[in-house]
Order: sequence, then structure tokens, then C-alpha cells
Amino acid sequence: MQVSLQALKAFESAARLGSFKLAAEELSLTPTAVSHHIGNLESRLNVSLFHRQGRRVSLTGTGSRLAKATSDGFRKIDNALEEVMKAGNAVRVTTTSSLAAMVLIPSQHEFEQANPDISIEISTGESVDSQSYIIPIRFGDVSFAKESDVIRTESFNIFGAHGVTPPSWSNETITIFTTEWKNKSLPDPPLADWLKKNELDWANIKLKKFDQELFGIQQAMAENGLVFCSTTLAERLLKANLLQQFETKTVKSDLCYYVPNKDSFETRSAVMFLNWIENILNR
Amino acid sequence: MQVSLQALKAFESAARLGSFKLAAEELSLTPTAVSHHIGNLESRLNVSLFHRQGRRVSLTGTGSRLAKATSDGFRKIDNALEEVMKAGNAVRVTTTSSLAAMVLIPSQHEFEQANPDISIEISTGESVDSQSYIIPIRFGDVSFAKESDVIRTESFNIFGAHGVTPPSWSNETITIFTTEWKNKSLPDPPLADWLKKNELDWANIKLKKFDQELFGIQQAMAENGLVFCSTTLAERLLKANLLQQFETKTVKSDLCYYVPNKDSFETRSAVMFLNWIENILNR
DNA sequence: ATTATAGATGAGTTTAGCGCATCTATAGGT
DNA sequence: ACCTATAGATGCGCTAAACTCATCTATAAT
Repeated sequence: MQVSLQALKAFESAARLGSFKLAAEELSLTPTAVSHHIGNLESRLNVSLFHRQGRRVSLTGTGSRLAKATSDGFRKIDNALEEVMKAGNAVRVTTTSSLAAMVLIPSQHEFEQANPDISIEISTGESVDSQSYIIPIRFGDVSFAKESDVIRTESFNIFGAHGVTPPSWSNETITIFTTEWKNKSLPDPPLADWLKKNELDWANIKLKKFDQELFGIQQAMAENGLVFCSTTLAERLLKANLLQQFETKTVKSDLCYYVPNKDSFETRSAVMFLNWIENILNR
Repeated sequence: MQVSLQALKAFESAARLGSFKLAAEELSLTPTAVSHHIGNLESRLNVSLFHRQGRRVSLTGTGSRLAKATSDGFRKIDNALEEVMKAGNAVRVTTTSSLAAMVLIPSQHEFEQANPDISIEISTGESVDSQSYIIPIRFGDVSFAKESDVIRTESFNIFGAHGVTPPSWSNETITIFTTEWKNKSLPDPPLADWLKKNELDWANIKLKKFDQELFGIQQAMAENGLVFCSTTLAERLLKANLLQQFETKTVKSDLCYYVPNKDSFETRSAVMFLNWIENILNR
């Protein structure tokens, strides 16, 4: 290399700020270092870049031409670096309200404790800017997702609020909260399968539908009722004794959570997060 | 600074060439150094920039985004640097054919010997691109030039080819080569003044005019004749005994050589050259 | 299978970059 | 007009960053 890049950086700063002292502050250096750098640059290029008017400096013609180019060049590089660093030290996730509220947000703290240098931003809703560096955890039909992208296949069961007495499936009329997705192309919750597997029928069952699993679960807890929902969402509440499960059997569904092109996330933080969330969901 | 510029430079090169080894060669480093730089970069940014496929590397998505920016940025800077360095290590001059042929070109070698790191390009003709970094040595009316720009005021005299017998001004008819500028706004050579100062008259004088002093001088030498020209151009030929001067007195003229905005040239080489040529012309 | 090559890794060495002390010139206040 | 405070220049010594060397691994080529 003919000239040092650090010298150019010092020059760029000094040129932009019109002062070696200010440049030194910006770069966390002493004015001495800046002076050395610029002197070095001038002698290597055989050009004077600043007019020295006693204790004041001003750019020469050549100096300002060079300053234009260095400023533009370094700005371009700095912007790209900032982008990359943002991506490297934070994880931005978007997903459904239900997964966010029931799993991600409650566990967020645990992850950030284990990885103090990585911060997580969780957003819900369809603001799929498809902006690079955002990790989308999608909810959908398992047959539409690449196998390697799937992080959790959904199983369903009936859960009851804490303290509710186990229902007697034959005698009384039972109200069950369940979900009817807004998006009609999604497979329905496998209630029919579940009844079959548990050798029950529709006779005494009354359904109450919400468009997000989250709402059914909350309603069940609020009204001491029953909810038919995914084990994924119920798990934490079971452990916390806010929900209970009965002697019923879990059924698989065609639903899953997946991250499109999961393996294309290259930042350390994204990789850490994806490993972690996959572990959380499947433990 | 968060990341080292040299590491970025190494990354840019490796990204562009697709190989650490080639990058190392380009930067005159060992592959080890490039590997260290890129590893360092990746760990500081918390991002992997290259996929390592055994002994082969390829950019990740993030890597190629960053590479785009760094390549653009460094290219911009490098181009500007090259411009400046060209200006710093070479002098480009344009001037009249006469000054070029009679003074600049014959002395060019001497300057380049004294300043081995500076090369001179001399061009004539009106290709005044007004391109930056070109030094124009103009020939014109002294009253039109800034005083500080003038590097030589012209004096004129009669000179004869080597071996020609001094003319007897009174008896015979004498042919004198002189100049009539193409550019009519230039002051004529001060032949009238010269005759007056030397107490001679037009009686026996026959003029032959060229549009450049150079031609008159060459013609005089070729035909053993006399030429009325500037001392500036004659000087070197006098020393070389190719021309001789007589007992006549020199007269000043309103003509001069000047360099517009002479003091605005900031490159070391331009400054060196200007000092040197001013010295040559006035010694 | 064997060899040659690209890159990774760790430790030792060199040098570029930086700060300190000192000096000069000047802007700004009294 | 003088004094003071400030910006920058310069020379020298130190340290951390950058580089190389030796060694190791994986893989492409033959």
C-alpha cells in the first residue's frame, strides 16, 4: 500500500471539520496523531493538502478534491458497516401474536441473559417489509414449508384453566374455545381427529371460536373454561400451573412454525437465536 | 474505530478475487494475514462473511452486500488518490512552440536529473483543456497579467548566425528576420524602439516576417542571416555559439511569459518546476 | 491412494501508529 | 500593545496492531 488508510481517515475527518483538533476528537486521537497522519500523507503524495495559516488550516484545491472522494468513499463503507453491525448485534423477529405473547416474549429475557451482547426485537403483524436481517417465524401448512425450515410441528390437545374440574365428556354440555384462522388456506385445528383419537363425539360439545389461539387460551383462563390449542402455546402455562391437562391424548396437525430459508441467516446472533428457539419449542 | 480499515481492505480484495491467497498477493501480504484480518472482521461484526468450504471460500449474503459497499468506497478513494499522485509526481506544461523548442525541451533533461522523481510532459498548441494540474506558460502583454504571475519580461535584440560578419548598418541593405504574431492583440516586437535606441533607421532594412520567433531564428541560422528576437530564446544559442550578438543594445518590450494563478499550484512538483523555470529564464 | 494447495490457528516478531514534551505562531481579550 | 490561551508542528520513545512463521486440517487434483 502506498498510503495508509488511517491517514486518509484522519485527513477526511480534518477536511470535513476544518480542524485537526476536532478531527482528533472525532477519531479519539490526539491532535498530534492527526498532524502526523496528514503530514505523512502530504509527503507521500508530494502534495500539500492544507494551507497552514499559523494556527489555522484550510484545504488547498487538491485537498478539497481529495476530501470529496474520501468522504464519499468512507461514508459508503461506514453505512454498510453500520447495517451489518446492526444485524450482528441484534435479532429482529416477526411472528404471530400468539407465539410472540405465549412463547417468545416470556422467554426473551432468558435468552438475553444467556447472550448479553445480543438484543431481541419482537414484532407481530404483517409488516413483512421482507427487510433483510429480519427473521420471520411463519405459521402455516407443513407441506408448504421446506423441511429444513420447520422449527416446530404443532400438536393439539384440550387444556383447562387451573382449578377447573375435569369434564365428564358424556353427560353435560361442554364449551370449548378453539380457533378459526382468518386465513382460510390454513388447515383447521384438528378437533375431529382429536375427538376420534380420544373416542369422543361432537354430541355435547359447543364450540366458541377466536381468530387467534392466544384469545381462546386467555378466555379459558378468564372463565375457568376449556381450550383446544397447540401444545406449543400451552406448555409454559402448564408449567406455571395456569393451565392443566387431562387424561386426553394429543393429536398431531398439519400446522407448523417455520422460518423461510432458515439456513441463510449468517449473523452469529441470528444463528444463536434460531438454535435457541428451536430448542425451546422442542424440549 | 470499531473495525480496522486494513481488515476491510483485505476483505474487499478477498471478496473481489474470491480467494485469500490472491488477495494476499494483491496486497503484498501473506495469506495468513488476510485470514487473520477476515476472521477478526467477522468476530467484531458478529457475522460470517465467507462460507468456508474446506479449502475454498465463497461470500455469504451479508458478505457480498458488504463487499459491494467496500469495493465502491475504496475504488472511489483509490481513483482520487491516483489522480493526486499523478499530479504529485509529474508536471505537465503547455506553452508556445518557441519557448518549448528553444528553452523548455533543451533544459528538460537537466531538471529531471536534478529531480529524479519528477517527470515533465511538455505540450504546445492551444489544447487548453484547462484541465486541472496542467501548468500553462502563456505569452502575452505584460499589462494583462497579474504581476505575481509573470516569470519573465521580454527584451529584444538583433542576433546573427555564427560566423556572419557584423553588419555595417549604414551602407548595405540588410535583411532582418522578425516576428508578426498571428494573434493581433499582442504587442509587436519593439523594432522601432530598438532602432531608436541604437541610433539607426529603417532606411537599409528589409524585414522578413514569421508568425513564430522560433522560425525566424532557425531561418537566420540556416541562411547566415540576422534575426530580431527575444533574448530569452536567443540565450541558449548564444552560449552554444550558434548565434552571436553584436555591439547593439537590448530593448525592453511589453511582452512577457506568465503563468495564470501561478501561486495556486500546490503540488510539490509544480512548485519545484515553477521555481526552476523562473530561475532558468532570469539567470 | 498420493500429492499439492488453500485456508485456520497459535505464538513470536516487527513496525506503524500514537502520545508526550516541547516549540511556534496567532487569535482574542484586557 | 501586551499577555494569554489555543492550534498546530516536530522529535523521540513506547505499545498495540499487524504481520510472518511453523504447524495443522481439509480437499482438489492426479
